[in-house]
Amino acid sequence: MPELAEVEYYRRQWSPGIGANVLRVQVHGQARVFRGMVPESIVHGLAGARFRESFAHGKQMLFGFSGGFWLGIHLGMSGELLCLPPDAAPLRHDHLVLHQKARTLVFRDPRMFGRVRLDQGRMPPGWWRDLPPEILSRELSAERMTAMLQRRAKSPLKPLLLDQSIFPGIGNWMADEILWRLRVHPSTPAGSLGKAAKVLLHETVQAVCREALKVIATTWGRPPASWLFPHRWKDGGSCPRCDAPLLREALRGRTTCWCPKCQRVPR
DNA sequence: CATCATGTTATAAT
DNA sequence: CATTATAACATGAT
Repeated sequence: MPELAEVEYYRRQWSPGIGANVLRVQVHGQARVFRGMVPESIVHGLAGARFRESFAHGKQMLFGFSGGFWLGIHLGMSGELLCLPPDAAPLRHDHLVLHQKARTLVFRDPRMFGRVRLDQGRMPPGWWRDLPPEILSRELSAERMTAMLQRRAKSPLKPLLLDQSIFPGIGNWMADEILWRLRVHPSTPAGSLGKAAKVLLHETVQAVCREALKVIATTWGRPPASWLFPHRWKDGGSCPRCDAPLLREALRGRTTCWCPKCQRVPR
């Protein structure tokens, strides 16, 4: 489910627990989400620790605890974070459960493509520091993005937008939304955009992120019918701009939706 | 029963 | 070596 804006929404779900201690930790130790970890080490590290702070960066989240513990969570395809009453009993897919006095913080993930990890240290762990510049940061400038596009000049734009090392947090629906706004066909080679079009891409990527955060991050609102978003999920939708029937087709293994009239085929 | 899913990664093939 | 295709992961919805 989660892309940048949804991840931010889920991060905030745990915020009521900031400042409070974790009394007890429950894990489904065999769950795939703990791959590469010893699940018991998470239990031992977080039991008794105080939940201090949280961050989101693209699709990654980091939760800071006393004792120098850093809990990293990626939601994969079906992960979610919930804040439940203190007496809540974990369900089948609740792989990590942090019990606090006044609430229960839950990481739930049926498909288990998500990932949980724990590091310890005074500063955030290396994998977190090594993440690429955030899309809405000054560091990801139009110049930098242009250089990235030029370096991958032959790549179609759609799969490029899904590259987390360039566009951290962009997922399948946001990529389609960006290209639709730009009126650019998803197969367009990145290098075929002119300089002005590259700058426009930079602006549109940022605008879609900003607006998605505004709509989704606090209330899980759904983008309005003027976006491609509500029309792209099933066959039979039509373009909210020109009413032409939308196309849906796999590109590099991911379903891609576009308007054949607004987004012209390259070449 | 078959197909598909807002993600990532390993491996094969080109 | 760089790029692309495919499968795999595990479960639920349609």
